[in-house]
Amino acid sequence: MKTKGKATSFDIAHFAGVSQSTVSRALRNSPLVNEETRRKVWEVAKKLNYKVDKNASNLRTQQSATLAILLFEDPTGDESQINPFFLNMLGSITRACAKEGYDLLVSFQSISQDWRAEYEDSHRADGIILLGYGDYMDYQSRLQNLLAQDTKFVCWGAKVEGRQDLTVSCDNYGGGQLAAKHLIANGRKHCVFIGDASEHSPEFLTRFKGFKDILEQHNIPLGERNIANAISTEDSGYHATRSLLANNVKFDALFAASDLIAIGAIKALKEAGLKIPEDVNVIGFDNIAAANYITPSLTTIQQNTTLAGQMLVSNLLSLIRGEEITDTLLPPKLIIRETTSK
Amino acid sequence: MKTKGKATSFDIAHFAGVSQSTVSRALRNSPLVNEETRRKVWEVAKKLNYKVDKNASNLRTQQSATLAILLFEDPTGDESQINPFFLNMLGSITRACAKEGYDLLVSFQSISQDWRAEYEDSHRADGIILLGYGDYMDYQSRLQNLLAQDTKFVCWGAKVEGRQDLTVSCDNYGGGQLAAKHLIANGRKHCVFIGDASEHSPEFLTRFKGFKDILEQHNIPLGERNIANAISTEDSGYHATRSLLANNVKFDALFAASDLIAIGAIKALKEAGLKIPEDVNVIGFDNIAAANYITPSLTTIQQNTTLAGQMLVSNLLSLIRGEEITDTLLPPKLIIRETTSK
DNA sequence: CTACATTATGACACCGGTGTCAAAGTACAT
DNA sequence: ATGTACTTTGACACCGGTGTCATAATGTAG
Repeated sequence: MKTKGKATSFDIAHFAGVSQSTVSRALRNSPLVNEETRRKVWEVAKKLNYKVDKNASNLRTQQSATLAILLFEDPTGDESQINPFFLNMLGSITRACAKEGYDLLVSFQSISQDWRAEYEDSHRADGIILLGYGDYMDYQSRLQNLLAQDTKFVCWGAKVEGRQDLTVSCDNYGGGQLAAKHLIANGRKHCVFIGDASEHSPEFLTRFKGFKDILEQHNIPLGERNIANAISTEDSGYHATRSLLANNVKFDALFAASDLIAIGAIKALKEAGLKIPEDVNVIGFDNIAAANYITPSLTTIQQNTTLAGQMLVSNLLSLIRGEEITDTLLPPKLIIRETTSK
Repeated sequence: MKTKGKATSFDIAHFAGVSQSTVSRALRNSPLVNEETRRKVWEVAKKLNYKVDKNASNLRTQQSATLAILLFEDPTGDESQINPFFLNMLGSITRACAKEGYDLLVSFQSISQDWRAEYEDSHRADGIILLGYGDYMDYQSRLQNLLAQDTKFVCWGAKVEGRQDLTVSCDNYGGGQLAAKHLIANGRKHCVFIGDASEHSPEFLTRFKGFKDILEQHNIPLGERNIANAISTEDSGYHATRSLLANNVKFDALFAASDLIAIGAIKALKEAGLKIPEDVNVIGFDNIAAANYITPSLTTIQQNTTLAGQMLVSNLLSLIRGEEITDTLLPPKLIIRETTSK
């Protein structure tokens, strides 16, 4: 009993002595087929190592039990590593998909380049998850295309006014507030923010706003001089912090827009001979693994990536099923560690 | 100019006033079609937001420009996180695929459960990458299935005698040797190994063998009492180390089969009041990000995940093209940090 | 014994592309 | 005008399944 190349349902039909239609039904456990026939078919199928051809099946049924994720390269040109936060997200989305019985198609996109995969994948996947800090300016027109096609998709990240897409994100504003409240409770009076507080990084901007608003309620101003621009890398955080120090900006608390930035900042502060947390409190954002291992361990605002992955997947599936859904805002959580306490 | 649902090549044909065959040719820039016709077709296609249906196209051509990765859950039942080393591998494989113009289909598999995706994906992907510590015992029969189907696949991990599959792996034996040599150079006399040194974890076993062989060449025995079993988690490393200490095993050097184990070990050693590196040298394996951030920072044997990802992908592609290829052994690298030096 | 469900199966169109082949159209040489 | 070559196009089978419909086989009520 052999076939040239991979076995097809016709091969099974031949060896089982039934029609191809019956094979198809039997393998999907249709109630229409006789118990004995079913057993026979399964037996032959197993013997031939048969598996349905998903291409054929998807083509016919017009659905794929697959979700696609478009992962946008973060701004740094660094070839080696993906931002650990997104890597975690990728991991949790993978898990969430598996749990729902869906496969995941990963496409890696350079932000600048043409979205090769965008709706190109629209037939291979039932829906798309967009993940990455984006220069969201640029997204706009492309998202329009997706919407026009009525492709099902959800975005991770800050909600931007006027955009019609469905998002799942951390409550970045609330996270910024948490950070500010904690620092104020610690009696800190002079704060700095490190990160890109512009509309190019909606997440960072929102964190900044929450942070700033609480500080101002407590009469702690956050002026131009107290903000240092940085992208989400350790290096960038290091240099931003050094430039603050070089400019003689006085501060006893530092809020970094991400943990990577915070880690770079800690390095710069240590080098400058400053004691953490005594001289300077430091808070990051994300709660990546390294935050727990660094010395002193980093107080941070946790984004629950496990939950985020689950919500992205479940919202997308709801959308595909045609259910009404709304944006999801996940609660951030303050994780207190050594950079803000003894 | 509109279509109900997604546009097909027939829609284009209709609006462009040519046959569907010509549309298909024009869109793939076949030299057989007239320049003017081609332009016309492309124009209509763009206007209709048309994209080829990959299912149909793959079905016909029997190839997909897609690779699949089967990621096996690591032994721990921990729901939350994927082992950071594998997450890195996933990241680098994603990047490598993108570079080669391939998409990546990620399937998450629980080792115990039926490989749902196994060769089921064989039609959706041109080849498969198997990634995970496996209970390789169990693999055996399944790999046979893959081989029988002449599915193209490569495995990450230790080569096991008698297995016919193609592997890419780190030179675990050499890595174990590096660790031993370094400890000996540091004047250490009493070593312990933490990890599963059985054929259930071929990688760990190989690391152990390299380690042990060098030690024995220098007349440093490594007996039963100096080995503590552990799976690759921080927790497991912590408890294994505590049990060594509880058993009054004397040692001045500790080689952990993975960084996660090493991190757990460091915690246990610190708690016991031991000084690192003075009282005990510690070496891990993998060089995950945390190794650099922990205090004292962890000396480790680096596995080059970037290169590993590239090799897995390029070997698989070679295999698909029918080229002769052999197993690949990647050189490990000793990264010296504070746990073995001042 | 006829009438009418009920169950199990096969024949066949279809999903949306790709590849092959025949044929129409044009060019140029004889 | 005839023959040969080349370019461009359309018709059609095909990839491997799924869904619909017709039909055969069996049961069973009247």
